[in-house]
Amino acid sequence: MARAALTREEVLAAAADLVRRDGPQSLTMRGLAAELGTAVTSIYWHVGNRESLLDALVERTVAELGAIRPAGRTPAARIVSVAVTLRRRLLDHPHLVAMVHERGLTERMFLPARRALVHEVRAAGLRGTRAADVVRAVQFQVAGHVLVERDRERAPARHPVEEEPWGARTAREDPALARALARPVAPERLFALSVKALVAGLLAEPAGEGRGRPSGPGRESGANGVSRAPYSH
Amino acid sequence: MARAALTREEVLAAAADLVRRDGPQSLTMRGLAAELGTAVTSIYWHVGNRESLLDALVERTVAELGAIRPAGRTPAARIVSVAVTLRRRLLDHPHLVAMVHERGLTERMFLPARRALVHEVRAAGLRGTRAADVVRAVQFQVAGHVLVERDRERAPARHPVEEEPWGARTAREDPALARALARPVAPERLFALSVKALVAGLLAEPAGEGRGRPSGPGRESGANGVSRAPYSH
DNA sequence: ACCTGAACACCGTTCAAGT
DNA sequence: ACCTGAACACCGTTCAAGT
Repeated sequence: MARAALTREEVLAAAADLVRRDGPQSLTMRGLAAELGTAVTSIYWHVGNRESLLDALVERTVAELGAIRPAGRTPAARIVSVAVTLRRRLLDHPHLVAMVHERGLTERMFLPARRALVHEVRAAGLRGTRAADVVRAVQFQVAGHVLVERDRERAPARHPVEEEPWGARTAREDPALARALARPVAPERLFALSVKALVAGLLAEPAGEGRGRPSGPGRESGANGVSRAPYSH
Repeated sequence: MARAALTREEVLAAAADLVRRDGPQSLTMRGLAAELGTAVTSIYWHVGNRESLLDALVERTVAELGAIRPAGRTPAARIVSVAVTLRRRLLDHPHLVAMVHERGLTERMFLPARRALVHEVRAAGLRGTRAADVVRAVQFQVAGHVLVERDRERAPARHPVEEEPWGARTAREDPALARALARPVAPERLFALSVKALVAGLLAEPAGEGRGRPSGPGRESGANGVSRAPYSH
């Protein structure tokens, strides 16, 4: 009673289905075999092992994400839009984020946005190392935010951060601040706000950081490079 | 040949040792029992199950981290210093980061820095919602960066991001940029640069984002709020 | 070339039984 | 109150054997 010939594609598709439904941690070789109606060992012949099966899944899902097109008038706005869109796309595939993280493949998350970022950063007038820094800073920002968000929704209010020790004093001095910190985070708003600030800061600063000379206007004022004037105006 | 009475403390200490040595994923109940010279089932009596054992370990490790003291002259510099120090502390306990993430306890990572951040953000002149936004943006930035870094070092150059498709054109137009992107990331430098830019951007912008009026000087210039003048000078 | 069942070496957890 | 061994229901992977 042998079933129709099992293919690698079939295995990957079934695995993707299972992951989409219940997440990667629930994908077992035995369960997958049951789903496919084959012996567990057949799967090994087609995909090697669980590790490389998940690798293949990551690759396939990233490819499906597609490239990201910037929107907006200024380069800064367009960079922000790429970040916002990439975040949305990644959160639409929460299991991809988990898989990518568990398997040390964060780079893969960056892929859909990289080309657009490189283009926009150059459009903003940045070159060389400085341009690369901005590309990477934005990539890390998006990936980091998505990881933290994923992680938080995994544990919906486990410990409601009970009885903050600093709460009493802050509540007295700035009740609005205390109340705001007690409220749950609104991730979308926090991300938009953060990425705008980051991009504004990145485009404003020479970002020299010791090595090489700043490629910007080259002013030396400011305590330690933290508060400088915006770039190009 | 019963050993001396087993205590919960003893179990936690041995578990912490194992985690410190080989990471949380290598902590098995059976292995822990072997280390302690007891039956597996004894451990269950003291800590319930693996889940709550790891919970307790997280709590204990976070407590050991201790509070973070800001350094620097300006509020911005002090906020940056808190971020830099928290990152260092967390990276010194890589397994804590992994555990916290796997178990949806990211909030816990923020704890050592929260008090200092609240204080410094207020010293920078921010109040209410705006102050809370900055505190959280910095926390997310640190946690996100640490998660991404951890993830990357887990897979040391797995796929060297082979043959970037955008590579050819970028290499022609801006070889220095292409070279910079081909180089491995220097995480410490990237983090310092990012957090400085983020803080500069956050302190510069009213960060209104639709709800309520901006509490800053309230200028309305700039394309979409991305490039505004720095705060307070 | 592709599929199979049996077996190995693990897991976390429960439970009835001991003292 | 604390500890125990046996057992249950899982894992991923290997291997010799089939066609």
